[in-house]
Amino acid sequence: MLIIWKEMPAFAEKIERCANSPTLSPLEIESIEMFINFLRLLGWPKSVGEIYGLLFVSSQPLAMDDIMTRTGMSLGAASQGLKLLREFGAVRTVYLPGARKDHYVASGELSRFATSYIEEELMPRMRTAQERIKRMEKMMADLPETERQLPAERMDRLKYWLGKGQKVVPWLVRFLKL
Amino acid sequence: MLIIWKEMPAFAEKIERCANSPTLSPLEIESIEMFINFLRLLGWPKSVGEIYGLLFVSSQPLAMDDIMTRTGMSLGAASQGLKLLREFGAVRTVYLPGARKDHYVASGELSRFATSYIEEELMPRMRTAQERIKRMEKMMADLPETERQLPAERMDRLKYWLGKGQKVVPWLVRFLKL
DNA sequence: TTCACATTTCATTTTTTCTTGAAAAGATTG
DNA sequence: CAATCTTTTCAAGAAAAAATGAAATGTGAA
Repeated sequence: MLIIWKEMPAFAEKIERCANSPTLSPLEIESIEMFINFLRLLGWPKSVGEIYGLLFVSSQPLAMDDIMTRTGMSLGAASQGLKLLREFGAVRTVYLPGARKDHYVASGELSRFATSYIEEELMPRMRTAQERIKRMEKMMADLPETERQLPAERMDRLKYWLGKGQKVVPWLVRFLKL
Repeated sequence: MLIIWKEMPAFAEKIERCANSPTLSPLEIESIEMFINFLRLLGWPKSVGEIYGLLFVSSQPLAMDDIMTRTGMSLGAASQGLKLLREFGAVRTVYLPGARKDHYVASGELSRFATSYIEEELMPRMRTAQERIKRMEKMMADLPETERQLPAERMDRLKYWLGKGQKVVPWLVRFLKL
């Protein structure tokens, strides 16, 4: 019995794309899975992990086209993923004489993933938090003693902790960049 | 003109819940927003940030009921969020003579968020990655020299970097726990 | 033990995020 | 500069994640 359900078209598409693409080697699959897992930590979509994982174990530079065919992802996903990876310096284009398409290689500098996460996600939030804390302390000043004490203690701990974080982060970044 | 669209019921529900709940003070809103932003970094849902943010600036222990009413979140979200926060040690129940409901306070130990993230998300992935790398190196041994060299170099960098990460992480955790 | 209240669970709904692919924009060649 | 190939963009669709609330389970008082 053939079951047809409303998601069929998309599913069939995917099957088709995979079917007429060369299969991925076990090595490539291992690499892709590894980077999908790692990059998920940074909140990056699966497709980005797929691209980087494939490039990571590739001995040749790959064109967007190759990436699409091998992984079975769509044009848009490949384009956007490569753009993102390029922006983060995790991937770069290489000059290939006579080639019209852009060709990509994985940059070996893995620290970029960590440092860009720290600098672009963690640090800004810490700064925002510090501004919030200032505002909150002003508001808390108006509260009666009984309502103020406990939250104020927690606030002090948070301030202490944030300060510590801001001190350790630059050190951490330097360490990772070594 | 009254516009009715299919999402109306859920929206109306929310409006209603908010309408018959005491409004949040600016202080509470500031706290909630701060923790929503922080906890998003750890991949935690908004509702968890709401709960912790509210408890953080509360001078009294709050019951699940209070949390639902004040934030306008559902029973299920409150229950699940509290369970999660309890498991991570970010929140604890206090004994309140004569009270039947559980009452919660925010633990001041903010480092728990960071350390649990490191220990439960980052570390396991690093370990998995190291196992993968071992398997990948075996597979790569079979490749011809030309196909092996570049990926092997990247692999070495990854190993180096992972090793560094695993060295710095325990140190970092100790520092944060201080 | 029963009853009333409190909490958890989980199938369903809602929201958010990611992916798709057609169309637009940008390049390159002859 | 027309024709063709490549890449980007973005509206729409699919998938994943989170929230909801009713039912099940747990808990304590009488």
